[in-house]
Amino acid sequence: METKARGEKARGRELPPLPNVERYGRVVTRFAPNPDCVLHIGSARAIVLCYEYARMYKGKFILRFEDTDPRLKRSSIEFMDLIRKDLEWLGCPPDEEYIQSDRIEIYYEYAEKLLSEGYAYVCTCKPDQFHARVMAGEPCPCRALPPEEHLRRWEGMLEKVYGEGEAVVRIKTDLKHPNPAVRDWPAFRIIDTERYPHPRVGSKYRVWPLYNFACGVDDHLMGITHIIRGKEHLTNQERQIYLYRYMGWEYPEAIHYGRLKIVGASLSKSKIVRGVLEGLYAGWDDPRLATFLALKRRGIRPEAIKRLILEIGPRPADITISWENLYAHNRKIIDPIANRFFLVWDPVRFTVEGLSKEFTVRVPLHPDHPERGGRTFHIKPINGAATFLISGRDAEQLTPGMVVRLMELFNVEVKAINKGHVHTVFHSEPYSEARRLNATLIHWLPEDRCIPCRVIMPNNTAVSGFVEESIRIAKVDDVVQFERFGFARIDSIGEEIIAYYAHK
RNA sequence: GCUCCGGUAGUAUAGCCCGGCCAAGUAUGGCGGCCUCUCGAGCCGCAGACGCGGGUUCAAAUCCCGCCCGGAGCACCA
Repeated sequence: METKARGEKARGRELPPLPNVERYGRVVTRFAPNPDCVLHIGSARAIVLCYEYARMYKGKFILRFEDTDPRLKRSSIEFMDLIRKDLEWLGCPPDEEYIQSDRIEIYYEYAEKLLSEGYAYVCTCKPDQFHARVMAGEPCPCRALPPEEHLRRWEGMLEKVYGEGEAVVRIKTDLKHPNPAVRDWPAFRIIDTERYPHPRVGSKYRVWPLYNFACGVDDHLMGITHIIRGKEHLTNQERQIYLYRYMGWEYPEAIHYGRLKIVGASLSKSKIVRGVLEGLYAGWDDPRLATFLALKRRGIRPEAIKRLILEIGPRPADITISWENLYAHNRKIIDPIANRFFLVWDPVRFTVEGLSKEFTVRVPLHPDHPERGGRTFHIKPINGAATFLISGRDAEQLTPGMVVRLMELFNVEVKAINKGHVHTVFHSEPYSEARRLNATLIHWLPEDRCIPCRVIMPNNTAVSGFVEESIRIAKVDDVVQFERFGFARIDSIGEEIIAYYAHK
């Protein structure tokens, strides 16, 4: 019992079993994004669940780009590349990849089959007229026409007899279906690709499949056994089931998880894209965003996201996760590896007098791993005095007469605070004395041995200050802990150190 | 409005299908203490939840009905 609890804690929660796995030879899952934005934490649920389930059953995980809308939800090659990198970073690389714009002719084949068998028809009604009829549960005039006529109209769609919006292929369903949304849904429409060329195939095709058709056909053709997607697709399943019935296919198992939100972040792809394009955000990795690129830049490890998603699981309830949920997982991962450094922000000068010798102290890079080595500070007083920098927040707490300890160094008594310059006098050296006096512990930097540093916070504001010279042993991408400040990822090292704040 | 899906502590999750061992477990966050030369980590403890109302039953978080609340879909988007 106890060991089980411990094991779960270390490895994370186990996913509930997938339904009816024994009915399929091999579990196949897929992640099917429209490449019209980079990926964000909201996509993580689909990705991690699909990937982990595939792995759990030694199955296959497919990446399928659904780029079938050259006009409204334009995809781009840039996003396809970014998405591949996102998946790689997340640790969920696909076993196979497909792009729907390569498969248009496959969809045409099935369209023609359905048309000739009377399961689909080409509708030339005006959208509002069709809508009125369908709401009333009545067929439109096109529906009862013979298959030959529909095949001819289909040719017309392909051959530019019809213009954009003048004809659409519909799949016959049940005109009395309680949910009007599933009645005779559209499967293909015409897009003027001369005006709106597709980023990959240009104006090669003018008849494009809609989501339910392309997705439905592909899920079957690719042998998807378990569809894991958001429950906004619940009615799409109802629609696609008609297609499967006509084709004699068996609909895969489908799991619909609830909507995921994270407090304070917009997961709307269109808002993210617009914000970046308009310059509201610095880029796809702007720290205010919840994109994988932003999380990566802030030092959030992909494993933390994975654990969070595994913990959340596939249940259908809508949830709003708190950033703390993510941070807690991340902290467990980075705390043992992050080296410690002193960062002094909003610096205030701090002079100590009455020093009768030089001091050399070695502070461990990690308090729990002394074997990792330390950082060395030399304090060489001039005329018995030395000047340090401490954080403004700490300086504010000081009052004359107080004894404070400069961590790992010595204890001083505050004498005066003039114009933001703290004057103190040496009190004693041993740590035990600080404890006895219950002195506050503050961190510090020798004034003449420090490097300018800027920490970009999650709200994109910057905290400025100085960091100790030994930060130079850190490399870009390292996650460090600025003591009494928080964890941050080193973003660049130059005249100034730039870091991105992760969390406390 | 119509159709569908949900509702367990601040957040997340277990339990619900197969009623009792659930006066509801876990994680995180909060609070307190211990430890520690970080406001980190670790350890110990405390507080904190079954949306509401009926019903069935010896027994309901679990089954039934009604209500309330939240979300999604209702595109020639995905």
